Amino acid sequence: MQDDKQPVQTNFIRKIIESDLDNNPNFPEIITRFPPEPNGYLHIGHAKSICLNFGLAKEFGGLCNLRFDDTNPEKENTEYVESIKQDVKWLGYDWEDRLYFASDYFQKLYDFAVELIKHDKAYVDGLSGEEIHEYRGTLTEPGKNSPWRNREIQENLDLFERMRNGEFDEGSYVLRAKIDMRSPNINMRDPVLYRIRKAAHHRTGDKWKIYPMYDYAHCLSDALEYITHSVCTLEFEDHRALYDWIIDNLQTPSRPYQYEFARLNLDYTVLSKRKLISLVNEGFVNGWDDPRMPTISGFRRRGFTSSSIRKFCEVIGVTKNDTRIDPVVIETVLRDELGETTQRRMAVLDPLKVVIENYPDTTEQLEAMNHPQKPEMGTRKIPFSKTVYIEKDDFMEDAPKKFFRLSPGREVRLKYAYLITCTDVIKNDQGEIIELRCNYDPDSRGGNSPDGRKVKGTIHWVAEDGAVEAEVRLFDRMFTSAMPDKEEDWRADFNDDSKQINNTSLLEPSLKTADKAERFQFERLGYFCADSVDHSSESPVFNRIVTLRDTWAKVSKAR
RNA sequence: UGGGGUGUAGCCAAGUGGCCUAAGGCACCGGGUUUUGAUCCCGGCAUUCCCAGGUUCGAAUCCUGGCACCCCAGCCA
Repeated sequence: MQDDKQPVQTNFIRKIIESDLDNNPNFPEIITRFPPEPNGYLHIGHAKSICLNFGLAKEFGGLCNLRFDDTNPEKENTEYVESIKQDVKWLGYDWEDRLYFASDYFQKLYDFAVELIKHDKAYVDGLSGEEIHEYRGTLTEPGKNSPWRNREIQENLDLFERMRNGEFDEGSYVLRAKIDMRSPNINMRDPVLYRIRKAAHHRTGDKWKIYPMYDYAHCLSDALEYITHSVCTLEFEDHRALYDWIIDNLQTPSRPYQYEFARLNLDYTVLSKRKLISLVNEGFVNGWDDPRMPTISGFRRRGFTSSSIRKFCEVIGVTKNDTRIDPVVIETVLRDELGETTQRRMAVLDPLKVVIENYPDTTEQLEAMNHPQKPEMGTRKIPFSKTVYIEKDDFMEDAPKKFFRLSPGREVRLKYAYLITCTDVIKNDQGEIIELRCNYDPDSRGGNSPDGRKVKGTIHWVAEDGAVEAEVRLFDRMFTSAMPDKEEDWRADFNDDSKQINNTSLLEPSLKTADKAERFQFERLGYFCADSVDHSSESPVFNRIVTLRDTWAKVSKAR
């Protein structure tokens, strides 16, 4: 990574690490981990965690592992594993040879459980799921002990082994920690450690009939990997007591500690895996990488850079506050970067024919800068001819004085070409404007005003000669309300106009050779990216990543 | 009503008893430059830190008491 050298804002986790290091000269190498469950695609919320964990490790000269928390075979599969690896890599992070799976630890975890049983810290319960729920008590009432809580150690050992051997049906037995059924923290009321599942696991197949629960597997996996700082989201705060209990009651190779930060909430979208899955399965979007999706693969397909996502994660900060971020924040970060790095091109999305009556029947080549502030990015030739196309929006028959684009009798600059004045408006039988007639000033080649006269408007255009027809996909926010997930029927707020396919676009000839995933700024329109899947030079397909900031649109809407 | 958290501008967020009559970013509002109504530049934007008391020469920072919001009762993670 060559970017990310902006001054970093500190956060409380960074400070905890600094103080750990300051207070203990023998503090081990900092090791963090990113621990997704492979049960879906990664989204922008995961990016925050990835940047935090890998970023912290890098900053303190330590390591960050990629660990799949694959303890629930029914929800997980290798497609998800592969997509997650691809996404983390794309974000610019490297776990080197430290790719781990909780399922790699199943035997060790089993041995630890036997230890707990031997120390009378765990027991096999025969209560049904429903009974366990009843015995647990409520938020305000204590639970009560299971009748099996005082089973003999030897019997527990025997039963647990037989659970593993597949002798019992799912749901008939569980292994529970023996802690305190009256604890005000519900997680400490004899939590289930192991359950019987006869499903095939994506990595261990049908070898195991019992699977560890998250709370049990996670802390021990951390300890086995010598994780120093186990960073997770706020909803696990209540689980920390259990995390510590398990580690403290076993002889583990290391002593990790858990810290929690607030997860990301983005307005106008949803970030829960369940909802994202249903958007895909119910056909609201065209898959996990639909450019409207807040998934990493969606952002990538849309044309976002990984550095903009990293920068975004830095900018929003890490705290314990419940926050919602407006999507304009990530768009601003992206624009800042693309404005610097991207070459300019001309394209007309909604063309209006313009015939320049006093221009000869020839085609000439004009020179255009690839970046207005960076001459070192070079120039290119664009053809100009008697017939050109401009944006329909750039013409108004009865224009207010603040409208300084084209209108009858007014003069504008065709960028890099000539000054033109509209002389006539041609309409069809329905009264729609279908063509404009203009005159040009032959002395204004390149767009310069020969006598220094003020020309307020400069518009983009594409000449008929050499124009490339393209499909351009325009995207908008996926939901019409900022917090769709607050409503019970969140699907009702899905933005049906979130995707528009435009087949009328005309591009300047140089865009014919654009590569898949190549990004440009289309002058005055925004940043666009050749679609990484559907684009080809025979049938170009561009996605609009984000518009330019548009003060005029804001002003005209306000009136 | 039990437990765990959080409250600094429209949105994020520094700040941990005196260089704070509270950084920075986004948004917003002016003004300038401009062959993108873009970019860039300049200026504005919390006498106040959830509220109320208290301690102190001095409080966003300490104490007490409220209030609001978030999370937890899966054999999910």
